[in-house]
Amino acid sequence: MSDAPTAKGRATRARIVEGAAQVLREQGVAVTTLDDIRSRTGTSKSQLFHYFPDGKSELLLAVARFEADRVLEDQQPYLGCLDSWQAWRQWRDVVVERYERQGDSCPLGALFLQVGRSSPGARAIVTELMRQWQRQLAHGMRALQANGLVPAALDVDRTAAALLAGIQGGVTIMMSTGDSTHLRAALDTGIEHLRASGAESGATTGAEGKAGAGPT
Amino acid sequence: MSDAPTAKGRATRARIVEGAAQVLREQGVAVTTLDDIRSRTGTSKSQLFHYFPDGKSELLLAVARFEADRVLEDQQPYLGCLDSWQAWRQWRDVVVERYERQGDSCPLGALFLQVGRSSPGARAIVTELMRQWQRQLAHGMRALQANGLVPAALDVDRTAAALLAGIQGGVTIMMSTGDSTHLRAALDTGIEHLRASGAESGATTGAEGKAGAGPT
DNA sequence: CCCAGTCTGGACTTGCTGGTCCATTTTTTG
DNA sequence: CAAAAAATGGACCAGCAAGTCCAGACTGGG
Repeated sequence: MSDAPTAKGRATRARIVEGAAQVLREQGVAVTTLDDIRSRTGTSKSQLFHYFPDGKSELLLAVARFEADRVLEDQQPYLGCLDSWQAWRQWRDVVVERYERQGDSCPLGALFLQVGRSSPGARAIVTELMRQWQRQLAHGMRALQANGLVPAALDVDRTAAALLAGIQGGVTIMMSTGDSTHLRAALDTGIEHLRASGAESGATTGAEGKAGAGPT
Repeated sequence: MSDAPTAKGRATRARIVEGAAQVLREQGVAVTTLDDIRSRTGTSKSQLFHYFPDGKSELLLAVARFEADRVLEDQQPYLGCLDSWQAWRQWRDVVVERYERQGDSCPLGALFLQVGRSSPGARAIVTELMRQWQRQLAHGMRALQANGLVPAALDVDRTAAALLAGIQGGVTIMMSTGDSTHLRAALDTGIEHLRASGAESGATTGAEGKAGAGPT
């Protein structure tokens, strides 16, 4: 991947990717040209093709990877330790805040649409991101189970999948409408479903409601 | 909008839109040219610009409208009368089936990405679609409330928003991964949440579980 | 200091695609 | 039937953006 022989080379390559990511966020993939990226990053055509021999598609793929990495990073450290209701709430806030700030640009989505299903690379990036994301959500739910805040009977994987879908859809809708209502609704309802599942099965403590609102 | 003076004209226009929709589904927006559409629909360049004076963007917008209309139509008649658990289940099946058949192409999403936030028209189409969709879901939930299957205390609008987000996200993820697990999870969890909400508030019958699986 | 490999600059080519234009045919209408 | 309006065919144009190429400038090791 980043087999740049020289430190300078590696730096330039990184500069290109970061700059390209910026431009793509601002203008959208469809209308961004190599010249836009070139001028933004202060590089020449030959450099672009030096570091990305396969041209634009390869560059876009690199940017996609870059963006995909950011997604989970931006949710840390909260996403990493969802073991209390408070932690879930904090994570929720971070997600909402992150995407509201991002506004109506969906770097990864757009990138994926552009590079398209044709490229196995793009698909792999997104698939991997989703898997990791869902895994961390599921992990958090299991932590709740371990703490007795959620009944062990809960189908963690399915619930995590649903929550992830809700987030994705919320972001999608926000991109279209500029309104984050759906994202919030998805997150809140998802977490609420977790809480309610305790009442539903009725097997566990029955005190999750209070315990959740309170301490770690 | 469709102010074509002649019947023949209207037919041609419709043929163009439908053909374009097909091509766009097959190849994706990014790589589809006017010539592709031209050859598919058996029309000439002048016709394209005769019926869509503003060129490609106007044509894409028309296709977006066309696709948006299909979305809700394809869910009928189920989406229209979600007044029993059985109806909800049938609707769920139709949605899953529809999107699984559609596979990894998301006409509207792609179209929207292409025409982009720049165009107020595109945004309006998507926004309107979402509103209608959510409205029908909310309407269905209220019907459940009226039948005493769901407590009146339920925040219908927020729950509908969350469910819609889940669907959108499920479709998005399916597009990327080719797997409909998330879509199913979102739908099932969403409906389950509706059911569980009865137990949660504990105010109503308490028999929804059985009643749901059963009649009507 | 020199040489090999790396990095950089930027002019140039090339293919394609959206869009224009006008001539011709078909349809409508009075 | 004739004239006007609509519909159609397809050649043509212009611009743009991806990709090529080669010359020249660094850099680091011997």
